[in-house]
Amino acid sequence: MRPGGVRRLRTPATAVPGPTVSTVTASRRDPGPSPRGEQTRELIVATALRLFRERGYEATTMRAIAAEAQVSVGNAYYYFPSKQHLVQAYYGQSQGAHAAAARPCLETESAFQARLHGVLLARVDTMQDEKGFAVDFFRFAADPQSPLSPFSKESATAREMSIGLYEEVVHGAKGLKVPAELQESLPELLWLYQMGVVLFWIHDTSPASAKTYALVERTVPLVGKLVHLTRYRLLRGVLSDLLDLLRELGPIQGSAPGRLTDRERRSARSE
Amino acid sequence: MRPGGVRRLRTPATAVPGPTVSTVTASRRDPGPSPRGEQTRELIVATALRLFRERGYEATTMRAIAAEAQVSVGNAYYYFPSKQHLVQAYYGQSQGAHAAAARPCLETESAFQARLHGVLLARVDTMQDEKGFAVDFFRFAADPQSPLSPFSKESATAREMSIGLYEEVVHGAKGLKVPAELQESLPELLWLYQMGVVLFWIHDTSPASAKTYALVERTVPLVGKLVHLTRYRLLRGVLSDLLDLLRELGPIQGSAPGRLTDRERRSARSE
DNA sequence: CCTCATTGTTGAACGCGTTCAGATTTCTCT
DNA sequence: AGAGAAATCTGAACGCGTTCAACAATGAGG
Repeated sequence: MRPGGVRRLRTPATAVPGPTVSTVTASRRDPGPSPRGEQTRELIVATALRLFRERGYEATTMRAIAAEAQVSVGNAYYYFPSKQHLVQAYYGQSQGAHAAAARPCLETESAFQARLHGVLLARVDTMQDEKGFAVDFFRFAADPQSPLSPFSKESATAREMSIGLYEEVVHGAKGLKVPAELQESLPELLWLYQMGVVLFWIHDTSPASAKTYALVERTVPLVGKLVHLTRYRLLRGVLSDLLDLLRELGPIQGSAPGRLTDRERRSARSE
Repeated sequence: MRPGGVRRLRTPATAVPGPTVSTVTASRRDPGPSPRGEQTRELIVATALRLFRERGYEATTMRAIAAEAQVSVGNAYYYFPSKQHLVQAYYGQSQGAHAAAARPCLETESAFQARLHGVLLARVDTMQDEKGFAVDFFRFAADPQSPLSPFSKESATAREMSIGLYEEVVHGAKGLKVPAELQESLPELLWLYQMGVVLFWIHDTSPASAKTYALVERTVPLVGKLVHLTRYRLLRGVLSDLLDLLRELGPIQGSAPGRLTDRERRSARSE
């Protein structure tokens, strides 16, 4: 019966001054989050990610996260509608790590296949670095009902960044000649190919994910060949069929809601 | 403080007599389940499936299942290690429904593409009949950590029955000529193709799963063409690469355990 | 008829993710 | 400064899946 009670010092005397100058109402009424809330939000997400890494996803309870961050459980739920939403931050980190790991290859290699190989390998490597805990996360990604699905609205920016890498793969490839109609869709197709590899990876229980690496080594040349073959008549028919299909299907999700779960109905209001 | 207490009548006077004659210790010491336990087991699973259909998976609580079956919660857990395991019964049913729905096509059609189309369509149709509740189940199938994964040991028989359908598709197809090396693997490849369609379906939120049907209509001819093209030189290289890969990768799961979840560790003992 | 091991069954209890009514702090405007 | 609104924060409580120690029914062997 003493809600509130003693609080931790939010900004102790040693805190970084930064833009503390005046209540920065600067630009026209900023609809963005106040710096105070943002601070708590980041504290919570940082704590959560640390504990996830230390103990694994399931073994990390919301109570533990709250306690470690010196915050109440309810407060965590004020910023994140569910435990899964805390994982989205990991998504961003992982995406960034992939982009960084792919950078060297994109700046040195010029052949299409080598570029594809480097970028895809970077993806697997960065996931593999934290395997056993990253699986828990990409597992959610395979769940269509999860907000973490790569096709969901929430994942839009991460998805576009990821596809962007494959745009670089294609556009930076010297001597790559593909039919005009394919040119545009190729990055997205390659991204789908990556999704397939990731899907394989989360199912792959071989030591050190050896089979996933084998899959990459074997399929990259295969994809390379196929892309090369698209310049011949024989495959053109199949190719146009495939591209037509892609155009027709468009985004898989987003058309009709289907049956919503209780959770989705609840989350829907936070839009 | 009255465990046991009043029980329901297990076999009322009107019960089917059947082989009630003597305690049927018939054949040499039968290690199988006693008929008594089997009766309860089936009561529970039937009740569960009924409630799942009526209310959906998440809305059906273990307490409700137990209450409806006039059994204690603990008793349900005596027969099924988890709520998810109750779903495996649905798997069997669904698999049977698919096989039955595919039968007419397999007995009338003779062209490869028509047979493939019929069987695949039968799969989507039977799922679609209970969409919105079937998604919940096939969702688990996409989860590698779930015992319901189609690659898991528990799902082995269902998987083999499913692949069997595609063996029928191939072997019963008149005039189908494929390279010898492909002949053997084709059914499994087609099954993987079906898995892809199912994966698409659980993500598909378009009305009446229209996009999944479009996917089937568009990709079946495409697969047909590709299979046909394997007789030409141009694709032979790609084909052998693909088949080599399949052989090399073998079963995705089963090699090394990876990091087990608490639940898996618990379930492991029940083997 | 009486053990007694096996099988079946019970319901309270545990820990979890999540919710909620209300308290406190911060911001805004006068 | 002060009042009111908005943002932030609290922890008890809820319902869930699951576990567990204990108890009852069953049936084989004496």
